[in-house]
Amino acid sequence: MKISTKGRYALRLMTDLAIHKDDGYISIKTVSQRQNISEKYLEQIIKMLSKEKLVESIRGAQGGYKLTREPIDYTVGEILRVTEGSLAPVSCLMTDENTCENCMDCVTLEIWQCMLDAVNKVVDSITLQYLVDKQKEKGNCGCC
Amino acid sequence: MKISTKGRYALRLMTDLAIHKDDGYISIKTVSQRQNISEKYLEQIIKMLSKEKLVESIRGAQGGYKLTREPIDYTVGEILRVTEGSLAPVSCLMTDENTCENCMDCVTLEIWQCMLDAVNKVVDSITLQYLVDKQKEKGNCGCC
DNA sequence: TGAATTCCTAGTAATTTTGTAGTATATTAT
DNA sequence: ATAATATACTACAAAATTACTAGGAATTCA
Repeated sequence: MKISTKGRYALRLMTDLAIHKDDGYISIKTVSQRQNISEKYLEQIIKMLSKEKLVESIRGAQGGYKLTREPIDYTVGEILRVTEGSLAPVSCLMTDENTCENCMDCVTLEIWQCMLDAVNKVVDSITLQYLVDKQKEKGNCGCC
Repeated sequence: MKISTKGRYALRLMTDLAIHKDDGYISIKTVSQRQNISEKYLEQIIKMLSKEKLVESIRGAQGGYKLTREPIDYTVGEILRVTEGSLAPVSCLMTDENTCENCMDCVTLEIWQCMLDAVNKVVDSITLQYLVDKQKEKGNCGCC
């Protein structure tokens, strides 16, 4: 039942971009150094965010990434879902999977659905702006 | 963010024992056949449940396992936590892990804590008896 | 005594996670 | 033009975890 590094790094990456949102386009190298996360791995993560238009990019020298919206307009939920895939505890609840036909009538599916709803409710209620604000008071340990 | 087969099988195993709770001690072989789950794997799963006194066992011929309490007195939460380990989305929230000292002051830890609380709330509100009742109407597809 | 069963430890195959490596393409500054 | 700096993309690889499998010792009942 774990959130992987992809989701956790994505949150740090987006928070970093949000905090420095007035610095223009920011390179992966810069974020990598500030956050102490592998450059190449970050590249893969931001590619997902870019594909879903959560960030925009410019190539070449002086290029980089920046947010497409204001930090208040992102939720932690959407960032996690883009990078982690669905937060569903079983694959039968993932829209793109081929669910078995009996599933819909299955006892436990109900539980997993409630669980998914509860998790989504939590992460969809927290904005990126909130992370930015808290980050400034509290910091981030880098391990969770 | 997935529940593993261990947790899912444990739920089916416990539900099976609950449904047949008046049949005396039930062997793993029997459950294995009824649920179509590997005998040896089930053995490992029930060992965890046994160690935590969720079931009791008798060895030898005619031996087997049975519940130690009434189905209404188990929650899905405790069954999952015994077999899956903590349902925490990051290891920093697991009591037995050595959390980094900065963690407690970390922005995201707050999110993971809310997520854990929400998940626990869901699974702790569902009893094994509920699964038994629903099972009788609905069935179980075996894949989730 | 023998069959059935739990108990225990170890090993192994498959899958997923967590990266690395290399190259092509685009942009800017000199 | 060219060199330096970036993203974009694909493929591969190491590490960790999950999902079993194998075998045998200990126990109990008939």
